[in-house]
Amino acid sequence: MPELPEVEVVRRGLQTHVVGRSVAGVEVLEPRSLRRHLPGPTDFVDRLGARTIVAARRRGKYLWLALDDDVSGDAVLCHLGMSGQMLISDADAPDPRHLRVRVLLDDGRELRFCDQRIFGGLAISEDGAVLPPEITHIARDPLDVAFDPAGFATALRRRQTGVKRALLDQTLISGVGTIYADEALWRARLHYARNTRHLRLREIDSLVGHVTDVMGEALEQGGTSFDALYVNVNGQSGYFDRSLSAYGQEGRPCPRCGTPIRRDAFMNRSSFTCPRCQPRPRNGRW
DNA sequence: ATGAATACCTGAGAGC
DNA sequence: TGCTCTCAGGTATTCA
Repeated sequence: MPELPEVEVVRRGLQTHVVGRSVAGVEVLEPRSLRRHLPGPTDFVDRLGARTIVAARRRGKYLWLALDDDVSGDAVLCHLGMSGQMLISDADAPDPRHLRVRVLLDDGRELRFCDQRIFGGLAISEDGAVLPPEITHIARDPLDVAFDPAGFATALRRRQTGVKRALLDQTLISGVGTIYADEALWRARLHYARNTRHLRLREIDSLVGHVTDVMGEALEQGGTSFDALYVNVNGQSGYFDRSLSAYGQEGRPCPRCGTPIRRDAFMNRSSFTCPRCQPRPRNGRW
């Protein structure tokens, strides 16, 4: 599941291998991967043809390729969803199983968007080179130099909701998914149901620090594992085999205290906590 | 304002 | 073996 570190690994790969290249052709194999491009696949192909890719940028889990601005500062906006990959391949390499969109480049290679579950997708973002208007509601992420921890703390305490719910709300802080939310909450010894309104400032500081740390560590690990022609990580390689303390560890001992990690139903999914290190709040206030 | 439910998807794995 | 069911999860949208 690509969260911020995985998307950043992809962005860096695109920066190295795709920026500076021009588009020599586009083939859409699965129109559903373009469903967020409302004018449709034909328009997508037309608008992308012959453009030059000038930058690879990211905010949270979104990334975009800025296009040359002779005409306008458009961009190809991309979300990997649950299973998306961006692969760089020689044109004669066999098509991978879940290839959805092929972009031929002027160096004879191809940028291939692959996505098993089709939760992700591509779209042309008009005037989106600097920041696509489609994602202005997405907050800055903790790896953004302009991320404002004090502003986040203020916004968090204005909410009245569970702290994990808030961490997953991309309008408050972006890039955090369920894996890193559980890991950061475990490190900060906070239960996911703690009320944001009543968090202490030092608890928020600690949480933000751990969110930043855990994603930074994952990025370092992910960054070591991709080779020149494989721009992605996508869970299987790189970070995913690193040791997780809480996420997915139901029944295994907490690395800190040995108490078995517990799994609760949460937002139609799961939440993993150490019942001893992360005690459940007794009431709505605490 | 908040959150709950739902739609969007495939395929691995479980259970029968 | 083959069927059906559950689960996994991010985001947008709609409804309460």
